[in-house]
Amino acid sequence: MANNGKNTNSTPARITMHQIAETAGVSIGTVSNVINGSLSVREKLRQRVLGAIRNLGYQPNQLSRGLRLNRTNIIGMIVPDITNPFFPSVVRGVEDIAYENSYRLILCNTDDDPQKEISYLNDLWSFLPAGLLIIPAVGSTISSNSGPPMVCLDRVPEGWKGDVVVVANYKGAYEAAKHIIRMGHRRIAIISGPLHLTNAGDRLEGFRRALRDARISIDPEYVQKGRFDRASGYACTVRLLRLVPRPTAIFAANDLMALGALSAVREFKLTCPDDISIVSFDGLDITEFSDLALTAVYQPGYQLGRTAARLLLSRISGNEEPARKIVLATELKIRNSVAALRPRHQRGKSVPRRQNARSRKRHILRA
Amino acid sequence: MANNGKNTNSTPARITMHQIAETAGVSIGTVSNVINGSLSVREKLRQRVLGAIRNLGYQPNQLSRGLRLNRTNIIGMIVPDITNPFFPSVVRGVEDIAYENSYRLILCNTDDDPQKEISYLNDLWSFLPAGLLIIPAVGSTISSNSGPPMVCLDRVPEGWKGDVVVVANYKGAYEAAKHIIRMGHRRIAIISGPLHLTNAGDRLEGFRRALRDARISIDPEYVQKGRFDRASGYACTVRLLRLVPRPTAIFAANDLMALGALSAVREFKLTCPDDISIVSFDGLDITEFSDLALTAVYQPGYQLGRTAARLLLSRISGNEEPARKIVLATELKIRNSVAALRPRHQRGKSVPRRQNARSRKRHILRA
DNA sequence: TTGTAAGCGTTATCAG
DNA sequence: CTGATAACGCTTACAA
Repeated sequence: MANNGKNTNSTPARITMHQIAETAGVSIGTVSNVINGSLSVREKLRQRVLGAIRNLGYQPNQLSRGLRLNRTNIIGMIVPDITNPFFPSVVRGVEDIAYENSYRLILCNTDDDPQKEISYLNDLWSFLPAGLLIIPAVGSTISSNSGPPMVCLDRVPEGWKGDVVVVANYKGAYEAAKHIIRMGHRRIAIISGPLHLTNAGDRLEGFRRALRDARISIDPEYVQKGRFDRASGYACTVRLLRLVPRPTAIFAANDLMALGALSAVREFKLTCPDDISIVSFDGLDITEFSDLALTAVYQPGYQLGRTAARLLLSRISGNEEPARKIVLATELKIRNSVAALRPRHQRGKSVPRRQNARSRKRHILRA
Repeated sequence: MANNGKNTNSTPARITMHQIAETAGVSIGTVSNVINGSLSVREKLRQRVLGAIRNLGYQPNQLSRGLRLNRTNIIGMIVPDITNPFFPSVVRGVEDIAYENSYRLILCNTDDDPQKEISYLNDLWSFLPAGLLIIPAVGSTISSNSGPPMVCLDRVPEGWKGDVVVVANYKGAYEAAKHIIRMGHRRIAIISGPLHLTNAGDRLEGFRRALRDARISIDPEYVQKGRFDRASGYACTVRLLRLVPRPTAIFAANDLMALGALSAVREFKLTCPDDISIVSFDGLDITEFSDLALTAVYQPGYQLGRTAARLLLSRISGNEEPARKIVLATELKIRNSVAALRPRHQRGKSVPRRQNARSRKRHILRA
């Protein structure tokens, strides 16, 4: 009765161990032993079983297997939004490692909604996953409780005690700011991410530190808080460009916000880097192919995924070490969104310069 | 023995229906009936059961459920490479629909390798998925056999008889070419995708047709075959730029190749759109924020995912109509990578013009 | 309306 | 070394 609609879709009788056992003329237990190598089996029988498996194209049912073992070969992965261009490479890194070790990935998007995160977490549990990989949502409240091993990536939820893999946000931002300073800028603004996110916080701190080390003070208005998306990058930049004096350089805490900043700059009829320099964080390869290639702190997303997946797998296979925090190095990639600035009193001194084709043209024009 | 390493990770005794039954003082069958509404249950008992479920935080085990029903709430999704920036929005569209209907997504990357595709297909089967959503690999040999419902997206494998959701590749390319022609170009080249891919083939055909309709002949050398990635876009463009006469406009069959084309153009010390116009296909939002926003045929990736997921769900719930082919409309988004071209004999006539800030500057300079 | 029990496909224990 | 069998957690037919 409740069955009527279902016959339609039921897979047409998959091959089971029983059929393998039957065609190989052995018992079902023996088949299992052959497959899992749990007990040794006489070579002759082994071959018969293997043959039957090949002939019938048998694939063990992962559900019954998982049910029995109380654990599947599924890795649950939770990301804020696969549509954010930084995450796909992370996911890909995870998937590659998972695949090599014959784990499969269930992917969930939380939209940075802690509610949705919890809900996903719960129903991932009901698949008895081997482990969980989580890029926490903005206000995430997860904790490592009991349950399958979990590793957090990219961001660290408040109060999180478990394993973590992140990039060197503080140091990366520090280098970025130092580069801007070295290029002669003094009026330097930052568009940070949401500060409840550890990575956003660390980037802001690294930035501040570099300015402090160079004895440059920061006008509080030069610190704008964005949300890691284009719209907020745009809005923050509009506010910055209206300031007097206007900053000569902006550090955007991710590429999406830098792209938004670029739109604002264009809308103000200014050009980057001639009128305003921009350095961003992420270094998505897509930002290097536009006419104006962004100078950026590159973070190795794919490696981030691989590393986290490896750590998780080691936990899955019983690694009981205390929780680790792995920090991946970033790299400042100098392209052409930063121009050298020569303050009046320094004219004539040699200062490193970087220009793109266009700014060169304009200088010729002025000459 | 084989157990020693496993206790480590076993989830600490999840709550089961038995415990719910026990604490609610009913039988296990009744609990099931409450949860699934399969049989009506006296209100008082119902409340007791619901209470117990809430209190203990019970989540039904999806494995045993799936095992029993011979079908899970998993949707398997196979994509060539989540790292290709067109796919994340498709995946996201799928995931949103799946989530709303309480299905979960297992994601697999084939790297356009038909081998890997088959292997994934097989082991997705062993999870008894409710359905499969597939963006076929380049040489895909899949067929709709028996098994759970399958829907193909974006590309149609050769000989595929099942459901399909694609965008209007032919028409989109036709419009793109028409736009280029309308802007006065006659020497128009195309960088196509791999032609075993239906979408690549259709785009090429649409392009050819537009030129034929305008009585413009195509130098065979103006037709370059890329692989939908940046590197091939770059290589094809290098070949095109060396041609004499050089094309004045290029239609790139996707954004990634257009980005590669842009690099090549820059390397030849040419500028787009002044020296060469470019139109591409995809319209990823990331291409509109660079200084040079790409004029492109926008394809609705997110909608593609949603539509395919909806179709799949309808199949899952028993829709037995003959296989459908759904074609989603594209939209030409005119930005500023195409300049109007005035052939000598037309100087003085009015021709629609589009320029970006830079080309305007250069004209001032010349004046 | 409710309880009981069979069975989904595995793995693992225990006899033989 | 091999075969029979219990158990994993759930749904559902059937009996009460």
